[in-house]
Amino acid sequence: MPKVETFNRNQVLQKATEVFHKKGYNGTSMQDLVDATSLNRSSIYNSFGSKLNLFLEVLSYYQSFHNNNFSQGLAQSYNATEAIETIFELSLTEILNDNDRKGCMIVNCKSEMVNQEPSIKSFMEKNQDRMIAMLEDIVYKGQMEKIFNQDQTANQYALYLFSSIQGLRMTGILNKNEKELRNLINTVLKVLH
Amino acid sequence: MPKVETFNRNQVLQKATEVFHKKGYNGTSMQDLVDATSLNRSSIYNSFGSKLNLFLEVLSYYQSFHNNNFSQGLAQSYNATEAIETIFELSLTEILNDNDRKGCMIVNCKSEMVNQEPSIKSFMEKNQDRMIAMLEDIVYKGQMEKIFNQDQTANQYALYLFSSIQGLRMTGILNKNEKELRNLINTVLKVLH
DNA sequence: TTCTTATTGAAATGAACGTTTCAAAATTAA
DNA sequence: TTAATTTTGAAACGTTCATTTCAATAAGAA
Repeated sequence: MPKVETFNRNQVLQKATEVFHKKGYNGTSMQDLVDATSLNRSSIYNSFGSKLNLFLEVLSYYQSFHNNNFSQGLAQSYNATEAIETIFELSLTEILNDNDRKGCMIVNCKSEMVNQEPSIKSFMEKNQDRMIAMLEDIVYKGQMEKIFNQDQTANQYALYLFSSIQGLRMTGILNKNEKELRNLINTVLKVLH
Repeated sequence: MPKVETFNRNQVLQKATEVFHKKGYNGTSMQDLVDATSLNRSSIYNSFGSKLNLFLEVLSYYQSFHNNNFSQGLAQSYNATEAIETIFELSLTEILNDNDRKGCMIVNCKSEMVNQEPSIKSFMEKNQDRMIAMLEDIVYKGQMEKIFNQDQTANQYALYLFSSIQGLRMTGILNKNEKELRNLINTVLKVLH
């Protein structure tokens, strides 16, 4: 019967992601989003409800983009060491390509909104659970393969790695020296062996 | 001759710090600051010039508060191990006392504003230099005392520790389990020995 | 064609934004 | 007391904010 949604939703999310990533949630205005998406103001509200709701979709979009990268990288890893290195390598690549010094949108959003917006807090809790589960899985396999030591449980190492990734993303905002960053990553991973 | 500034500047900065810390720069309105400081709107502009300028003073105030804590803690340390532990212990204490899940204001501001505001970028560069110099100094002493290994230079370890602290502060926003965090810190420091 | 629904454009909403203005009140040194 | 200067209160500045409204247009299904 009806006319159907004509614009490409993913394309719009992509554009909105760029703006939110660059300016943060509070720094982004509805006008910024209208300009970036070339979508009508009313269409944005029709399709996404509100600025916050659009932002939540953007977060999920950004998250699933990273998850896909992880999955793809992990599928190509031969063992736990390579798997962990893949994770850090992806972060490093993003840092080195991020000429605007935007950092990781999820880390940024965590620091901006967790204490202000319950829906964001809940998103971040799930994101942490997911990340730690993934890391724990890799570490556990590495410990079974006797590649990683058992000084700590896989879960404890997972939290350590999760924290280290966040630190790396924060450090990478100002420091883009590849050699220094690679050395930093090596130091982080040394404790596992 | 004239009437003299009557309000306590540090007290005003303290109040302004609380608001900015809780809501971030973009999330804080001038009205919020008027309410928090009980200072007149015009007095704020008379005394601080602009919102951004007040924020820069707040950042310095917050930074020097932490520097004092560091200096005080370091003065009581007997060796490099204790010195480093003191630094991380201070972060841990802040995390556990931060019931609002605000995180570290400097980390938050770095993620919110470095790519938007040159004066903030410059502040953060100096902050990083200062932190790394302090950490490098401690590590170097530890290496001289043969307490820390020499697998990496003091400067390399300093960047690693700086990154780890930022990661810890980000992790501490959602995770307040003291046992887990202490374990995380131990894992971070293990590589030094 | 007709019905149904989506998109568009443009304007308007009222509230909040950071900042300015200015006269009145307060305070202190001369 | 007088002169100089800061603080205060309150209002106003023009702009931008997120959101709503609504009539006009477009398009696929019946």
